[in-house]
Amino acid sequence: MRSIPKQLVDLEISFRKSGLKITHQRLEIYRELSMAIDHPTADMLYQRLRDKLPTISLDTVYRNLITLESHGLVNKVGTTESMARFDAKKEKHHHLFCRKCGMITDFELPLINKISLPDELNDWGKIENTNLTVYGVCKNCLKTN
Amino acid sequence: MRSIPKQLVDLEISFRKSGLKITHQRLEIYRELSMAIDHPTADMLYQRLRDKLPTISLDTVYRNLITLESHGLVNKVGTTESMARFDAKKEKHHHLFCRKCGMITDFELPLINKISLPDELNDWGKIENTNLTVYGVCKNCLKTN
DNA sequence: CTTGATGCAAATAGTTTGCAGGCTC
DNA sequence: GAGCCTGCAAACTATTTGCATCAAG
Repeated sequence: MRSIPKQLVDLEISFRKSGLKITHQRLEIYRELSMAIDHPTADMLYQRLRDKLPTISLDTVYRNLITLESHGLVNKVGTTESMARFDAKKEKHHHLFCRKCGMITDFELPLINKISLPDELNDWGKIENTNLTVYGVCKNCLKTN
Repeated sequence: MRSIPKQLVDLEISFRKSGLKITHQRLEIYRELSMAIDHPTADMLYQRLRDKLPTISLDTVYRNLITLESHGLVNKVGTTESMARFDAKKEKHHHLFCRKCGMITDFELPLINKISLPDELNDWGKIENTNLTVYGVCKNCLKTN
């Protein structure tokens, strides 16, 4: 268990600032997530919460994750996309991802292999590939917005 | 259009080596993907292929993408996961992703901000965040396999 | 001819939504 | 008391699968 982060203490304040009501479910969802170290899925959180909140529903978990994410209190790990996307390139490359239009642009960064990864990674297992994803808003979306 | 990569020429050989039959659909799916620069989804590829192959079905596209991916001829961009995963950490961090068990482990890498990104990225738009994802197989999966 | 590949349709799985009642402020 | 929030059930959407047929080796 990761120690409870400071922001959990201030959570009610954050919720209020964002105009979010402080419901039992919402607090517990956040508490459970902030103590987890394994990047749970919505369903995993749901299962864990049923002890404390036997009547909570899976869609409440989903709705709260979306709400909390839009207020910057929670992160979605991995891709922002719901659909899988592919490429046929064999060369190593990295991605620029526009969070508005979803456009993915490639770029090369040979230097990435020169970065020395933390020692702890050597203990983790076999490393096969390293990908840098840069998130932001592309020029076109900056213009039209 | 990206120029046709050399491996397309050798594709039939690669297919044979992998024990894959060389079907009209499979070749066209790969050809279409290798010439695309926009990381299409399965459905986007399907739409594009209907000109040449009016009878092709969406599930054939899906099946071939999976097959080609498992033979290392195609990459899935973004996450390997079908399910969204979350965390409540506010600090920037990076991920170790085990392609066998799906476990995600965090690590810190403050140096990442010191990396000078290619100049072309300055023209791309507004950069907000940078995430390094390291793919591989975790120690536990190496053992049990 | 043998086996894997295809196309169709139906099934899944994760996620989202409509609605009526409940709880926070 | 007003409006956001919840739980239930049903809808959606991307993806996968069963099955009979077809084509590559």
